[in-house]
Amino acid sequence: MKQNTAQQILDVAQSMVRNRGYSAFSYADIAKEIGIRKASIHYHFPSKEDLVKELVKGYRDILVRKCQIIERQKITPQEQLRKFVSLYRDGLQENQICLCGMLTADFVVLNSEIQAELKTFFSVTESWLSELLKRGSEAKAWKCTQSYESEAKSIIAMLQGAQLLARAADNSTETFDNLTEGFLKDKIDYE
Amino acid sequence: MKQNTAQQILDVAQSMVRNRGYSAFSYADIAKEIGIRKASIHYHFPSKEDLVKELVKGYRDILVRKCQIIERQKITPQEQLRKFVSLYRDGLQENQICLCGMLTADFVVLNSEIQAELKTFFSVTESWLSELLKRGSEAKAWKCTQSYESEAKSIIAMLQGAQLLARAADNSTETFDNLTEGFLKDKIDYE
DNA sequence: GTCTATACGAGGATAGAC
DNA sequence: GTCTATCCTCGTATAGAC
Repeated sequence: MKQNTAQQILDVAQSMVRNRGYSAFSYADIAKEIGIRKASIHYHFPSKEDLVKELVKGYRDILVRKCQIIERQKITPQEQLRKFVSLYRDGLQENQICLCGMLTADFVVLNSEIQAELKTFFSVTESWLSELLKRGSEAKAWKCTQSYESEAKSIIAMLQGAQLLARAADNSTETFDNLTEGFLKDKIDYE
Repeated sequence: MKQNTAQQILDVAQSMVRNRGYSAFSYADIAKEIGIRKASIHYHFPSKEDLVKELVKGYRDILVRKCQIIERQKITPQEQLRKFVSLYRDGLQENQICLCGMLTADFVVLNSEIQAELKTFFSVTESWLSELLKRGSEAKAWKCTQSYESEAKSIIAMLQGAQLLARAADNSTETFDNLTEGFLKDKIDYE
């Protein structure tokens, strides 16, 4: 049950960033939550930017892994797209949006290393989604009117925006579902 | 040329919030920018939350006015939609996204009064866009597959998401245009 | 209305003991 | 690895003079 401190810190920090953003969480907050002292966090992550950089890296790795799992499942492209969309659903009920979506809002506040990590995150996501769109298109699951890359970018933009709008609604998950359902119906020949 | 201090404060603050978010700007920043002291800002806006609340209200009023102007122009629904979309383009090159999009990322950090103002902002925007979609639909300018309200929400989500992704790109305006062009082509029978 | 002065806590970070 | 102690700066906010 007991995991190492560094990972605990990362977990709590991720949750806080996704919840409040970069500037509104502190080492003191994390320390209190875990039950250690601020100085201990500095031992594992010397600066706040070190911590957040690791956060983004880890988040990206996990997303890649989740995408691989979807990719390997023997299901239709439609179902794969649906599963991809539902990745953006997790955490929403706890007011957590995509870590990288949130940090992109804070983009100008972050150092260039973190900015680069964020760009990589979106680039990786877009590539994966492009491939899925291509597979689905070749399998006649749907038709893409623009390039796969453009369509992928649009879908990601829609997902990020849906997460954002969902926050401002009382029923975040429901709002998110409504928004994405509509677009899935348009995009894929769903059902 | 010289405008009153309260308005100057609002202008600078708006720019800063749209740039950095709620938690990453301070009265000291504004004071330095305008060339007054922090205490003077507190005279006009006792607390930071008072200031931001006024910010949202003013932003909403201006948006409503801009929409009215679009509405009254004797142009096709397609052109009106296009003009609406281009409202979200302004400020992008200075790394400024929609004030309310940014504050929605900071949603959980804000008090309930500001949260309510944000909800009103989106509600007002959605209503206006719904009406436009309805007019366009009746004029056979386009077809809506879902309810006007749902379509309106989707478009706004897309716009907010496009603004967000544009930030993380080196060429923000171009990225925004690509994203929105694609969707305009899908949505309306554009050219 | 704007200023100086100031209170007070929070935030990020480091030194050094254990 | 984690702690205590501490530094120093910044952020929000107020009191009171001009």
